[in-house]
Order: sequence, then C-alpha cells, then structure tokens
Amino acid sequence: MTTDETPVRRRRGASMADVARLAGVSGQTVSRVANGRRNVDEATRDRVLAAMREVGYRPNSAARALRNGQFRSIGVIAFELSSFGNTRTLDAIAAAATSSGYAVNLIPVLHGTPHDLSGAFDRLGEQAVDGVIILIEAHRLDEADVQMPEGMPVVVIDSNADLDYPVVDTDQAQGSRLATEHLLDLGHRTVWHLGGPEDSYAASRRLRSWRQTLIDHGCPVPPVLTGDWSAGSGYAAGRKLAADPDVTAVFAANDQMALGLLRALHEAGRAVPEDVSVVGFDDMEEAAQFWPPLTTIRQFFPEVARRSVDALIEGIRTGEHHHQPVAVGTELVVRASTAPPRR
Amino acid sequence: MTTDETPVRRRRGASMADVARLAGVSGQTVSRVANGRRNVDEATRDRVLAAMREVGYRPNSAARALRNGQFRSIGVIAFELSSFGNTRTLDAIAAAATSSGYAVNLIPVLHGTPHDLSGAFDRLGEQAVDGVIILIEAHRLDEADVQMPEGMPVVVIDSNADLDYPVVDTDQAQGSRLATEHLLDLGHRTVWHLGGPEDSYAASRRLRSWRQTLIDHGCPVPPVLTGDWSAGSGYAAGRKLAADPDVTAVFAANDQMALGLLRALHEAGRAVPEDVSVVGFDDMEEAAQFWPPLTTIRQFFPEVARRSVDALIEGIRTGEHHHQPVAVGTELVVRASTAPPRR
DNA sequence: AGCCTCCATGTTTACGTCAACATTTCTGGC
DNA sequence: GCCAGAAATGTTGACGTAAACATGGAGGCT
Repeated sequence: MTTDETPVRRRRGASMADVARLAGVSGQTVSRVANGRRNVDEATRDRVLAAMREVGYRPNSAARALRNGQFRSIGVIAFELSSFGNTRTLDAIAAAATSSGYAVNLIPVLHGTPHDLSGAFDRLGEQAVDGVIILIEAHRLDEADVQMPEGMPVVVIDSNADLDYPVVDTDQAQGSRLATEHLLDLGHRTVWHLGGPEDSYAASRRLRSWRQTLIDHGCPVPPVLTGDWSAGSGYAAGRKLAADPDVTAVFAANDQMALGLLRALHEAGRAVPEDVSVVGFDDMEEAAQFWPPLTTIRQFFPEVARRSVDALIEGIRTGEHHHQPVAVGTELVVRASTAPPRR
Repeated sequence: MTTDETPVRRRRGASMADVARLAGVSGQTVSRVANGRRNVDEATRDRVLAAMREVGYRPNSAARALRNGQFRSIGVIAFELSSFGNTRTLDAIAAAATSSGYAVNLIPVLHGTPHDLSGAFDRLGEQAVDGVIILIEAHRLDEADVQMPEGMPVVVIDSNADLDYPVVDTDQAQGSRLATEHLLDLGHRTVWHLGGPEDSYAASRRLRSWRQTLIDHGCPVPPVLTGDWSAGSGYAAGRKLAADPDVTAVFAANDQMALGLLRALHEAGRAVPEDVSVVGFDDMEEAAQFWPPLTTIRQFFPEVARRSVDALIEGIRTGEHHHQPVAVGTELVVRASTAPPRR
C-alpha cells in the first residue's frame, strides 16, 4: 500500500536553534519568547524577536505536537458537502475552531458506503487531530462497524441521542412543530409533509414531530411523501402533491426540496400561496429569493458549531465528556409562500 | 497572545517501541513493516503485524512529520464557504487530496478584512501543511499585504494569471462566450449582463468576455448591472431590468443572482422565457429546479480541484512550479429559461 | 576452503520543541 | 557589604520516527 519511494524534499526553515544563535541566547529562551512566557527580560525578548524576524522563524508544529502530545487540531468527518446544512455547519465549525486556536482537518468520506466510511476512520487514527466532529448521519456509523481510535474524543452532530458520544444538534422537533403550527394557525385543515430520506435521523425527527403536532391539534395525518433532500426529489414528490386538490399546505423537510416542490406547483398551475402554502426548513440564503419567497425554519448553524467545538475541546482537555445532548432552537421565518387557505 | 496555561492532557498511544518489544524485534523493523518496505522476512512481518494489532498501534503523525520534514497535508485558505462555487471546489479538493494521500487543513478567513487575511497567513506558517491552495479572489491578497512563508508551495484558484503563483481556474471567458452566444443564436438583438462584484477577477473575466462577444457579433453593448454574487443582489438588479421593456435576454454571472433575477421578473409580471430569457453560470444543483429551470454554464469543479491538487503536490515534491495557468473548460446546459424572443 | 555478495535485522542519531531542573544575576533588607 | 530570595537564563533529555550505517549469517563462486 505504501511502497512507493517518494522523492522527499526537506523543507528546511529556521529553527529555534538558529534564532538562539543569532540572538546570542539559549534555545529555551527562544521557546519562552515564542510562547509568550513573561519571565524574560524586556531587552532579551526584543533581541529574540528581532532575530526571529530576521531569519523568518516559524514554530515547527510537528515538533511542537510531538513534544506536547497535542496537535491543536480537530477533524471533521463529513460526506460530500453538497448538502446545504453540512456546508454551513462546516463553515461555522471552522470559524469556531479557529477562534479557539484549533486548526480544522477535513476528512471526507468519499462514497458513503460502509467500506469507505471505515476507511475514513482507519485514516483517522493517523490523522494529526486531537478530536473529531462527526457530521454524518449516525445510523451510518452503526452500519460501518466503526472503531474509533481508543481515547479519541468525539462529538456527533446529529439528532440521535442513543449514541455513546456527546451529541449536538438543531432541535428538529421544535422546528418541525413551529412549521406545522404556523400552517395550522393560518387555518389550514391539515398539513402535508415532504420528508427527507428515511434513514436520516434528522428527517425522522422532523417527520415524527410533524405527525405529533397534527395529532395534538386533532388534524388528520395525510400520507407522507419521501425525498432525498435534493431539489430534484422535491420536484418529483411535488408533482404528486400538485395533482391532489385536497392539498393546501405542505411542510417540506428542507428548503431544497421545497424549491423543487414550488416548481412542480407552478408547472401544475397551482398558485403559491393562494392554492397551496409551502414551508421549508433550514433558511438557506436563497430561500428569500425563491418564487415566491419561502417561509421556512431558520437553523442557527453557528450556534450548533460553537457548541460542538466547545464540547469537543472540553473532551480533549479533560478526557471526559458530557452525555447531555445539546439541542439548539430554531426560528420561524415567515415569507410570502404561506397564507390562509382560499375559502 | 499565547499566555494562557492550558491544562494539557497527553494522549498516550502505543509507539513503535511498544510494538517492537512485544514482537521481539527492533524499532527499526517495526518502522519497515509500517512503511511497507519489502526487505522484511515474511514471518517477522506477520509477528510485527500481530503485535501492532494487539497494542492498537497507530503511527504518530507528528513524529513522522518531524522526522520527514513533511506533513502530507495541504491547506486550503477560503472565505466563508457561503459561495456555492467555493464549497463545491473545497469538496472536490478534499476528495482529490485524500485520494493522493494528503490530508486537508481548512484555514478560514473570518471576516474578509485585510487584517483578518493577514492573520490567516500568519497562522499559516505554523500550520502543519506542506502547501496551500488559495480559494480567495487574488486581488484581496494584495490588499492584505500577505507574506507567504518562504518556500511554501502555493496554488491559486482564480482567474488572475498575473500572479507569481501557479493558477488554476475555470475558463471564465469561454463560459461567458458560450452563454452570450447561446442567447444571440436564439435571435436576441443583444444580451444584458448582471455581473459579479467589480473586485472579483472571475466576475471581470466573465464581463469582459460577454462584452467582447457582443462586439464580435456587432451587437450593441448595454450598460452593466453589478451584484455581489448573492441572490438578493440579483433581485435588486432584476427589478431594474424588469422595468425596461427592451430587455429580452440576460446573462447573470452566477446562478444565485439568476435566481433573484427570476423572482424580480416574476414579480414584475414578465414571463420567462417568453418575455425575457435568462442564463446563469455555475450549474449549481438547484438550477434545474428553478422556476423555470435555468439554462446555465456548467463548471467542472472536480476537474479544477484535481488540477490544483496535482499542481500543488508537484510543487511540494519538486520545489518548482509551472507558471503555465490552467484553464478548465465549461459546458452550456440548456433548460427552459431561454427561448427565442417574442416577435 | 576462502572470499564475496546479498539480505534480514540491529544500533545510533537527529529532526525541533519544551518541561524539569540547574545555574547565574539581580534586588532589597539589615 | 552580605545574604536570602526572586527573576532571568542555561542545560539536559525525551517525545516517536526513520535514514544512515553496522552487523551477522546464508549462499554462491572460483
């Protein structure tokens, strides 16, 4: 597997020893300056700083990591970023990690089969990371017969609280309830649901909460249509919904599917929101520019990311983790795609 | 800056020495097995492999990096991933890098101000990376007074060939020409342009090529509207375009702005494509589900990423780089948003 | 037999950093 | 002016790995 003889080229930057020689001090003093220790004489510090600048000194993170047993880096395991939510979350994780002084290692899972997933975890053991955030539907972890390197702190962003790892996620149930109740409050007799893939916990949470909300309000529970998060699948499902004159309100499990749904409704000549009201989930940036602008449930990705990173760093520092799942609330954003039903 | 005394917890995994002891060989033999060298006796290798499994040995990448002077990791410097293109590119870079045995370090630039940018590059010197792919509009690099750590291989994904670094990018000019000619071929008298931000090279390339194409075909060149890539800015510009009855064909510099444009046209009661034809750029996944489905220019992000990663690894290996810019072609995808003009 | 070669394996060492401990220099009190 | 104690600075060694070099034994050739 690793048999190729790579022609290696050493990058040879200035080391502490070089700086020390130039500044006429010991390497240890350079180390102290580099780490902002205060027990260094002002004049000495300046001399060292000048020397650093002169030789273009950069700390060698490999040596530092070896010495300290820490990389100050966290790994993020994710499928293709194509999904809007994952992208936003990753972005926010990177920001949060950076502000906490951690680097981010992106560990892609190339094809999503259990085999590839295991591959990602195998590689993980060799990755220069102190901990891992998993951005993958948890059920796939089971499938993949995954073995985390022993002692590797982990945080999972997912709604499955059964896991053996700390879990952070958007409060899917609350968001789903907000969406459904918004439509009921407008006077719709009931709300149809265009759900995400069955094997997604996020999707099943949204579905379950939608159903429960209908039951709580004494509304009939229509059959569920299922998509795969993509706009294309939303369109396919939308064609069926558009053909049914009973449908006056639909809650799509994400904005992308809602987009496809809108297209299907337009195509069928059903006006939104006059004939059919539509609510999405995510509040992706484009949702405000859909036609019509989409009422949706806003997720707070930065908050999810912040909490995940903090929990992970806590785990890295202390070696323990809180199994208390964290749920981040959502917010209803009302736009033009919802209105009372036509009488 | 780095004065906090962090309570450090060592992660202590099995090392080569542990494996060696258990297998009754020297550390060097373990190293040979770990690296797939073939000059190890079959029986010995098996013994070592068994010992590795028993103690759960994982190579320590810090030690390896220190020893070899290489991290087998590349950095990707990017602004917020919000832009669709960057996300796709990052995703593809991660895939390409992984398949080449390199890890990916995501280095976010938090706010996009010159100050933050310098921060990213300062940190860069300490990052555990062998090279860097820059996913930032190149002109910002100038603004930021950026100093790459000496000898750090760099590849820039951008259309500015004036840079001192190897450049890889989509062939903006070719794509722009495709879009414009498609509309002219349909019989439109001329094509309006909704451009990206002025300080973006990609945007200015698309704009220049659009203008040149019109000139080549002897068409009048209408005034340019300028957005900031966002769907919202597309909407704002779209309101102006929608108010002008002369406008029958618009080429938007990306799909997101095209989405906002479509909304503005709908709102103004101008039918697409009957009254106005619209072409976008990118072919984001949702474009096929816009209303109407959007004719657009498809970019091949995986190709761009592959080329970038290859060029970077080449630079890492050899220490030299080819200044030959790489331009990846595009493809016209015709959908329902374009049609001949109404006569 | 004597010698040379090839191959598996072992030993030493350096990569750059920083904790721990050792030493030197300064400060102030009497 | 002397000494205790604090502050600044130096020395040593270890983190885990792998290249370079060293060793030793098996087999082939004359």
